[in-house]
Amino acid sequence: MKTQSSIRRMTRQRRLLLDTLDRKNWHPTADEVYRIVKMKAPRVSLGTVYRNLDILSKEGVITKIEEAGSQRRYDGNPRPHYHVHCLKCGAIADMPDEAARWLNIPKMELPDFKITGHRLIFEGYCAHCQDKEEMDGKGN
Amino acid sequence: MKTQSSIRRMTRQRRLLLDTLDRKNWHPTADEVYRIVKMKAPRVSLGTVYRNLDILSKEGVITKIEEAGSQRRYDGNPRPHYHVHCLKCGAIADMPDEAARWLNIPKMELPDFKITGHRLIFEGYCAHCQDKEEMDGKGN
DNA sequence: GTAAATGCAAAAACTTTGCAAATTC
DNA sequence: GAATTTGCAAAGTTTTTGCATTTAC
Repeated sequence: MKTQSSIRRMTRQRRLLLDTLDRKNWHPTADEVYRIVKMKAPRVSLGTVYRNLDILSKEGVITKIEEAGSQRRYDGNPRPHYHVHCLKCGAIADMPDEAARWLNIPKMELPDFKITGHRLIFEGYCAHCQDKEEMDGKGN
Repeated sequence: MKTQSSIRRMTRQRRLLLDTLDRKNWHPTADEVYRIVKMKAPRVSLGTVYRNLDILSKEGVITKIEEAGSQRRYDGNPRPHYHVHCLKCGAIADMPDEAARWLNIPKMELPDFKITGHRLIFEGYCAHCQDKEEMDGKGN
């Protein structure tokens, strides 16, 4: 069902980009990926990074995360899983499978909408931002 | 717990903006709100619309929807509810309470993350885009 | 009268794209 | 060798911001 046609050539840049994303619980923005790939391929361009992130997520090799606020993030893990999202700094983390496996979201039916899946995002504050809260007195 | 300090004055623009959002199952982008407010207040600026959407959502009077892909949407209904999201056109619709009320997402605990809530988005295709699919042969 | 809010315009932030040159298979 | 991919730079989109002026209370 999934077109596997776009990945034709494993360029150095593509390889580095995939390596970058191949890390647990890591959900970088395009710019973060760019900066890391750049260390080994200094002349890489942001455009190339965006193009590859787009191609790879269309292929289903990686996942594009749209729920993180204004800036898009990417996830090297294409298999369905849930995320937690820090409301203060925007960070995304994986919800451990063990914690969420038993969640059983039922199949929903709607008259005018064909539902094909769902996303569940837990919100709150990461360790780092919790600490800051204590000093700030609840900044917004 | 919620600072109620920013809404100091009910300006004409603010009133019109709130009226615009006061409609069921309507999740406009800032630009859509702008165009509508503009009909009655032709000199309103997009900046004002953005500023008000921001203030009002911080007040908890409306909701900022971050899950709709690249463009942010807003919801006049501040009470927690679930959304459905069209993968083709980006539209957002409300999941009817009756359909989702019995969903019982348990309280989650994580070691390094303080979870305060969750968002659940059902994905699929709206009536309009389902029709288009049939003609297109599964566009992307 | 005064603080808050607006309009305008410029800038910031993020993402996409055209095209000639380079690279992969 | 041919088609894909890249780098570069320019442009597109969405959102934010500074500041003088206007407005609500």
